Formats: sequence, structure tokens, C-alpha cells
Amino acid sequence: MKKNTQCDNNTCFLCKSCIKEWLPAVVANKKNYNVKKGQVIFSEGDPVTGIYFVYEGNVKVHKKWGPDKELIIRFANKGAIFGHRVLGKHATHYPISATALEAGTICYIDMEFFEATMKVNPQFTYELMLFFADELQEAEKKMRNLAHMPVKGRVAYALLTLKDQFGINPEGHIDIELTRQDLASFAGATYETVFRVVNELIQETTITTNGKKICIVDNSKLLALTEDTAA
Amino acid sequence: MKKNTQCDNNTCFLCKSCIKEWLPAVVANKKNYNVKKGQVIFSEGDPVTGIYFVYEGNVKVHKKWGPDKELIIRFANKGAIFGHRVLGKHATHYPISATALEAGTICYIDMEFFEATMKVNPQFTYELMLFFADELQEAEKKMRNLAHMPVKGRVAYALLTLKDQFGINPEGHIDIELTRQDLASFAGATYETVFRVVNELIQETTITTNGKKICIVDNSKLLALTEDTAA
DNA sequence: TTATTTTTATGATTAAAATCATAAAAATGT
DNA sequence: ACATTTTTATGATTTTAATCATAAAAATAA
Repeated sequence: MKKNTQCDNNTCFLCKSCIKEWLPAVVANKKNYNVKKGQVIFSEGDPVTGIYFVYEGNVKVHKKWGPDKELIIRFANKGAIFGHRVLGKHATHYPISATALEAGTICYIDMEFFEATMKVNPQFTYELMLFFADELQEAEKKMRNLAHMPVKGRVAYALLTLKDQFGINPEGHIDIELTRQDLASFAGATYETVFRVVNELIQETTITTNGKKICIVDNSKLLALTEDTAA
Repeated sequence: MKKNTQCDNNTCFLCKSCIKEWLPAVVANKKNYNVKKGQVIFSEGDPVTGIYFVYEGNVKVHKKWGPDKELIIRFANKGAIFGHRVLGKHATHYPISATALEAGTICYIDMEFFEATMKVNPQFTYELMLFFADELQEAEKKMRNLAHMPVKGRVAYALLTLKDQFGINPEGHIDIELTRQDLASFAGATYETVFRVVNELIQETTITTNGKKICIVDNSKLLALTEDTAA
């Protein structure tokens, strides 16, 4: 990984949540890397060495199944931590992969320093714990959806999640561009099925698309599709 | 809830992870309740008032879908915490339900005291964070399984998980008795499908059953069914 | 700027699992 | 001990979504 662009030490979850006196230590220990589109940052099964933050760009966190299937667990955008599942007791290898969706800059903190950070910053550890609790809630909802919600609902849910995380840009579309395959992997379905479902949503004027750009026209319709009363 | 059996203040995650000096405060603030089989401890959507631990018995944590479907997220057995997802930022209502699988005793800690406990016990908060990280890893694996693994693999995975959590009793079977419906809800499939899959597993002498008792005969076969090379 | 790879597009077919229907057995409450 | 509810059992049918097949368009690399 090329090493040049430096982060501003004021963007990521770590810099924002640790006590100010600790920042010089962070600066001394952090390593910034430039990543290019499609670059694999770490891969499922790699031995754990540290934890990452996004400074610029977007990263997908995914878990593979067989040679050509995967589920995208979440996206990490500006400021977000990733690779943190390795904090658990028996975590010696990354249980997931992380891949850059576009060119950007990431920040790497080795485990040793990260653990010192937690010891010195109980408030940070507390915030991390709260963050995990939120992620767990989200994960549980997603599990339930994968088990019981039809694909159309899951695609609707995926779009709403993307809107929440990335927002709507001035042109009115969700501010991230994913391939249909990535959208499918995020919704937990195949490319073909998601392709068809997206077409349906367009037909019903629930959304409009322009290449990879997606615009939510009828939010309440999407929302309705995620209800357990829909089906 | 009836209130009689008292816990020994030495079993649950809280009592074991907080500093000893804090125990009297715990004892003063805890509330023990006896629950009977099938009793709903709290229900999805109820306003949050506190956090729970299991002293005796087993509890299922589940999330509903429609009027008659659910996904069992996990089981809480002796010592385990449950209801803890409410720690997240915007958590004012329980995102899941908890139901006793058998008669037992639970311990209730109100949120205010639980938050004080975390403030006073950074080590406890740290352990909680690690526990969450582990749960997240497990949740991600389960999501991936629900998205891509066939039902047979998911049932195999469920049985292995149950074995890990509850162990094998002297008679040689997994030390928890679930209805087929609960096993199905845990695997994220319907009763009928799981019923058939269990029959297949019996035919192939991978497992044997005796009513609700399940005995794993060929662990490696079950394990193989959970591999992404199986399908 | 041409070649190669990736992404989108779409129909046809198959497979997996859910749904529907019904009955017997077991467990539980009174 | 009997009535009621829950759980197990199993076949038939339907639905959903995955798989297979193929081609065009778009993006990227040489």
C-alpha cells in the first residue's frame, strides 16, 4: 500500500472519542495508506495485526461463501472503524474481508497500540461498546430479514440503509454508487434476482435509476416493503 | 413475576466481571424473579427498563416476523446476559423478545444501576465490549449462512452451536431440549423443512433422536455440511 | 484506440424451500 | 381422568428465487 496522504487526526472514531492528551500518541502510531478502487485491504482468514479506520473513500466489509458468493456485512465510510470484530476473545484471524470501493485513504492502528488506547481511555472503550451494541441490533434485524423477508423487501431495506448511511446528494440520489452485484451481495440475493426487483421498483415508480445512481422517489413505499405486514 | 429464589451472586456475567467491592451494591440492586416455562420476560417493542441475567434455566432471545414467524437469535443459559442490545444509542425499546424455555430464575438490573456499574467498573465494560465483539462475529457468520447456506447446513450449524453452548450430557445427547419448531426458528427455516432435514440426518446416521433429545453421532459429517465446499 | 474485463440485460429452466392440508401422538391443565 | 392444547408427522402443491445461458454495453487497461 502506498503511503502518502495524511489524515487530519480529527475525523475517525478513534480520534474523536479518545481524550485529547492521547492524540499525540495516536499520531505517532497511526499509519495512513492510500488504497485504490477494488483493492483488498485484508482478507478473510488473514492473521490479525491491527484495526482500520476510513479517512477518505468507502470500504465494503464482506464475508465469502464458496468461490463466487459473498454477503456484504456493512459499508465503512468516512470516519468509520473496520476490522474491529477481531477484538473478541478467540479472534486471531480476520473473520471478514475488507475491500476499497473507490480510491481513498485509510488509517491503520496495530493491535498493541489499540489495546493500550482502550486501557488509557475508558470513555473510548465505553463508546466502542455502545457502537457494538448498535451494530448488534442492526445485525439481528438483518438476520431476521434474511430468514423471513422476501428479496424485494431486503432490497428496499438495503436502499433505505444506504440512504441513511450515505445520505442524498444535491442531485437527489443516494450518495454512493454500487454495482448491481454489490447491491445484491448487500441484500443477500443473486445479481439476477436483484436486477429484476430493481426493475419492478422502477416500474412502480418507487425509485428511478441512472446507471449506478439510484434516486428514491417514494420513501414510504420502500418502507412499506420492509414491514412484516407487507408480504 | 414471582420473587423468591435468590441467586448466589457469583454466577452471572455481571457478578463475575465486576470488582469485588461492587458486589454489595449489586446485591442491593438486583432483583431475582422466578419464571415458568414459556413465560415471556419482555417483548419486542416494550420500553427498556433494565438488563437481565440467567441464574437458572434457559431463555430464548427471538425476533418476530409477522403474526407467526420468528427467528431465534440466541439462547441465554446459566450466567448469560440478555436484553443487552438496549445499550446502543437510540435504544429505548427492546428490539427482541425473551422467553423462558423452562422454569428458572433470572436476575434483573435496572438501567440506571447498570450504567453506574459500567462507570465504576471499566474492566467490566471492557469485558462487555469483548463479549459484544464475539457476538458480532457470530452474528455475521449467521447472516452469511442465512443468505447462502442451504437449510440442511443451517440445521447442522444450529446443532453444532447448541452442542457448543449446552454441551453433551452423560446420556450422550445435546443438553437442551427444543421443540422442532424452536430448532427451525433457530436455523431460520420452517418447521416442515427442518422436520424433513432432521429425518435425512437420521437416515444418514449423522444424528439420532429420541423425542426432543438429539445425539450427534458423526460430528465431522455435520461439520462438513457447514462448509462452503459442501453444497 | 483497440483489446480485455466488468457490468448490465434478459429469457428459460430448475431447484429449494415454503405453504397448504390433515391426522396422530404427546403433553398439559383442570 | 378427561379435555384441550401443543407438538410431531407426512404427503401434495405452489412459490420464490437460484441457476443456466447468452449477448450487449460500458468501463478499464494495454
